Amino acid sequence: MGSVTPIAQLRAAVEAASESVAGADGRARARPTLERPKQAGHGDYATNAAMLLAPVVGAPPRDVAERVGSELQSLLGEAVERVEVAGPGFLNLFLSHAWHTAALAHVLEAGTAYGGGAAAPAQRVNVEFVSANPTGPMHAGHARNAAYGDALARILAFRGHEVTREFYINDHGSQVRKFGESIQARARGAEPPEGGYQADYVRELAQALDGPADRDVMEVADAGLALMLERMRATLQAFGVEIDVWFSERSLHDGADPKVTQAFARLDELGQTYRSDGALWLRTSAHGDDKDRVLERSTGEHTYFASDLGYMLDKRERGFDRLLLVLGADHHGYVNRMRAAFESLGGDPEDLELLIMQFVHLVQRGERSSMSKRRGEFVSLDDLVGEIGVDAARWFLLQRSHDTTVDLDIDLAREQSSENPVFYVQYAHARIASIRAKAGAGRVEAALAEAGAHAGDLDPAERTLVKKLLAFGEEVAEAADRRAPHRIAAYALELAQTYTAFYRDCLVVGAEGEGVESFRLALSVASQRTLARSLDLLGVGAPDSM
RNA sequence: GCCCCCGUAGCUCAGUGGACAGAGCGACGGCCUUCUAAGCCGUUGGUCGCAGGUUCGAAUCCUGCCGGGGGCGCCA
Repeated sequence: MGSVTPIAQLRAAVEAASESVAGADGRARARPTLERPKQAGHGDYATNAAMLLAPVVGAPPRDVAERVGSELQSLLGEAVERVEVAGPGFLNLFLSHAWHTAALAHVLEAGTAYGGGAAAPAQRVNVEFVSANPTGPMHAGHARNAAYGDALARILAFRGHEVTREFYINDHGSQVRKFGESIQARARGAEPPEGGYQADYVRELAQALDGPADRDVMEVADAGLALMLERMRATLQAFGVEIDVWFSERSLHDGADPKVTQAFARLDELGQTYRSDGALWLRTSAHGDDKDRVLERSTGEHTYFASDLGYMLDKRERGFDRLLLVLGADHHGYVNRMRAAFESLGGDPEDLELLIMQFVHLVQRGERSSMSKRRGEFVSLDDLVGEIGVDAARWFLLQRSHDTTVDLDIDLAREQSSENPVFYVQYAHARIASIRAKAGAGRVEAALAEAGAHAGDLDPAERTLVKKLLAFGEEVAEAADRRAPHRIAAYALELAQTYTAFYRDCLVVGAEGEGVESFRLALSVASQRTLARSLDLLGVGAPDSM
């Protein structure tokens, strides 16, 4: 069971009541909301259906509300205690004891799958993220990109989509040679060449590699890239990120019939390219870009953009329904040309989503430091994790919307107290584990079987907690559909607060009254599972003890 | 000049048409014979940048302006 959620049932009832008052046509024209009112006196749920139907029916909103309300009352039967008309025509639903206990039973029956698996239609989604340049270490900006891309992938997968996590390796082009030259120069005790890589890690690479002073430059470059990539893989893994496909840019240029060449041929067929000044241009301006872009220089060399075309062609041929690209803030100038590139290859603009991450500022002792490489102040992803741990790093990077800049307070993130939100949420989870241990596994199992037997009046904290648990499915849907993992973080914090209020007001183990202890144990188990799932979707741990 | 993001409480930010705008931090004041005090409660605090418009209803949608950040190579 569990296919129809208690919320979905309420929605269906609102739809049916609307139809019976305004007809099928009227119902179709209104899309009523069903929301949890902020104010307690406004019931468990409220709908604006009557206000939307009023102009269709041609009657005052409150009159329509009376009619819809009485329909709702008879449709919902014993699930509802009363329906009130309020304000300009809101309908406030006050739900019964039976509805609340049945709702908890629904949550429990769904088990650990609760809240997921409902995407319609399910899509094959490619999420490309991080794609850090392998010629340098990853910094805190990449950490945000990694945390976001990974959490998004987790959420989309939980929602029921088929997800591939992909990392694009920039292992082609003149920068690779420069990288090799820089390592070699350091190995020989010299300065890197003009435009080369100056930073300390290059010196360290020169020592770690086998005899770079005397080998071929490209061999040195490749060995350097391989080592850097291996380190990135390890860093990401430690950060909780597993990449499914490591895609080499160079591979797009290799072989008898390189993908880039195939892309050129395809674009030519579609009439998207032309020759001018000896170069091959793509008509990106025909698809919203400021100007056309070069694919092949007059020298015969391919531009970086040529690789992008080959890469997109490859992704399209792999059959994804959606391509998501998680890009750093410094790449937003590429959005238009990437879109244009995708459309040039015949893609539907809706199937490519470019998600731009805004910057991260680290704040320590009230001082803000930037991630700017230019100023040489950037903190590596490894440093950040070493400083505050994976859980805090991921939480703090994920709790804000991706399109707003983040101030990451290092001191707060390290705080092992309730002032630190990630700690607070984990603590609530651990607290439930402690309660379960006190009750004993056998007692908990029995409680789950008789969760609906609560015979007394429900405490307001119990009612509130049931409704907070019910909201999880919609939160997951919103987080997935709007590419917004931060909603899960906000939800997790609210659920932890709601559980904590329940814990304060309602004794669990040893509670008096028929079925009360069982109900509260079951409610605790459902809360624990949902907290654990929320944290997992963010890639944050859910410890049983702290 | 053109383009993108942002402007909501002292600070960092939620809130993509509904009822008195929310959270965390900060500040101030309380709470340990009680399932984790690594905790809990309360108080404080806002012309939702500004001006128009659409709507029964706007932080939310539209237009203009102001302020902050970023991007605009036949580099990768």
